[in-house]
Amino acid sequence: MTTIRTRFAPSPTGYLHVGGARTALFNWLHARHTGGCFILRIEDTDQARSTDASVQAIFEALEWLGVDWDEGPYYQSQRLALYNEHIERLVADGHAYYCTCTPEAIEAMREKARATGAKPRYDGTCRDRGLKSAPGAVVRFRAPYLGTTVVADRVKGAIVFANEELDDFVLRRGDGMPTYNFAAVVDDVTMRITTIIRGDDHVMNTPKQILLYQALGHPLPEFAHVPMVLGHDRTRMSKRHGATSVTAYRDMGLLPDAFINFLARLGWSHGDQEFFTRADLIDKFTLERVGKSAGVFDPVKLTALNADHIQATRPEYLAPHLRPFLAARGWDAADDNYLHGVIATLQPRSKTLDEMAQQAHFYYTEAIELDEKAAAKFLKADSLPPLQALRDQLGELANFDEKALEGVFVKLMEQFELKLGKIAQPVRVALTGNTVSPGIFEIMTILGRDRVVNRLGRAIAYIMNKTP
RNA sequence: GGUCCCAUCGUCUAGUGGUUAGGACGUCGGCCUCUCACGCCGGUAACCCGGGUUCGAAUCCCGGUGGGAUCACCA
Repeated sequence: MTTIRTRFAPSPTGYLHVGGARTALFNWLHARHTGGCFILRIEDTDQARSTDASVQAIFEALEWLGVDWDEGPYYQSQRLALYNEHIERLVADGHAYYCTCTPEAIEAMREKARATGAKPRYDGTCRDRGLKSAPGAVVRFRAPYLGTTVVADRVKGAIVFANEELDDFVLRRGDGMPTYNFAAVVDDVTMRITTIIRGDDHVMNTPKQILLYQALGHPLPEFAHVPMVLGHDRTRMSKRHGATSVTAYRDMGLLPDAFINFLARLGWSHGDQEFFTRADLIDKFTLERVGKSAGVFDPVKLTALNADHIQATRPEYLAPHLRPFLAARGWDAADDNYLHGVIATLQPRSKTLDEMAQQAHFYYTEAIELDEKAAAKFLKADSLPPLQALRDQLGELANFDEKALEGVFVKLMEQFELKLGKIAQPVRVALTGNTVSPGIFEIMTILGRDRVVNRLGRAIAYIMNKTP
């Protein structure tokens, strides 16, 4: 049994977008699931559009996703000699030929064809001229006029193409660079790729590539064309649909595992299961379960899934992911124990890490900013006695833990004949500056006695100051 | 326009001839409760249309319609 070899072959002409990430993920999952090999290849034959910054951006995004490769990265720009060898073979075998038609001439014949309602294709002017290599000459493939080429797709089934739809496409440009279809085939052949998993938008290229495999005398790999990722209006995702770059989601506070889970579930399913850990995905992913129809990228569902992952992840694993968001706000989260406590209280109420950091403000800011409405409603004269009593009793507490705190509050409730809510809200405002927060006993134990007493004192002063 | 692909709640999907068409997100109620969440309970909402095949079609076939992809010396 031959081992599975898959590859992700992005062109470095921008950041890694959501669709590309999913293609990478499916290739990676298929390799990991089968114990195969995942290869990264950079398709940088377009001199004008490829940039090193894009290459770095792709690495960065893949690293964040945790999609690691076993071989590569290979760069097509460094494999020119290899392509040229294959070109020469093809020309020698009669499968390809030199062509000196100018781009203008090609455009003219296309124009003419369109005018008469015919297919805009190369008319074969140089096909049988037996031209030799010349500066600026391109190399074209001698495509068959007759017959059909069928793609046996792992997800779409058999797709039949009439060869007359194809024309003598260019294999090597005038500047000596190979074109995509040619370079991809040579690479997939030499890298011994067994399974080509890629976006739906490549199906039309597949018959051309199959013809090349045949001309080169190589057996075909398996093809699996996965459906596209659409924007909310069901068209191909683009900037106007919101964030499309993978790193944008990292910066929004998504967990890589949640993002991967979401991407996988978009177009792939395993019964009714929605939540998958990374190991789950590797264990359960199969090409057979990939759907045929395109799916809309729904950021709301992504966020909901992220919330699930945040809840399911232990604080110590969340901490490193959260730290950058805390740091961005200028907060020092060096104390691990403290941070883990903070995270535990925020986990059930944060959909993203950014949200979590935002909600952590009172844990890391001593100068609490009182919300005007909250203060007006709860820091009033009538809440002064319980607050004072609470502050005094906290000082005498032997163990500053949730259980003891609860006891203090129960006593306070009896003493002042108040429901817990009547006492808790003023305390909450005193401690956090707002009316919304995790439970007050949790908050108090994490904050610790000193900070709590301090903030209580400030709230008391605030009330006394306001009401003469 | 040619070629190719696709079609189940608003969205992601389960479903492979017989189901009250299931789950999730969203949304709407309710419960829980120290606030907000979480959680729990319940409601809402779908088989694109038309023909066949069959005792019986969301499921199979054909035709429409709709959407998408692609038609380069880009990848």
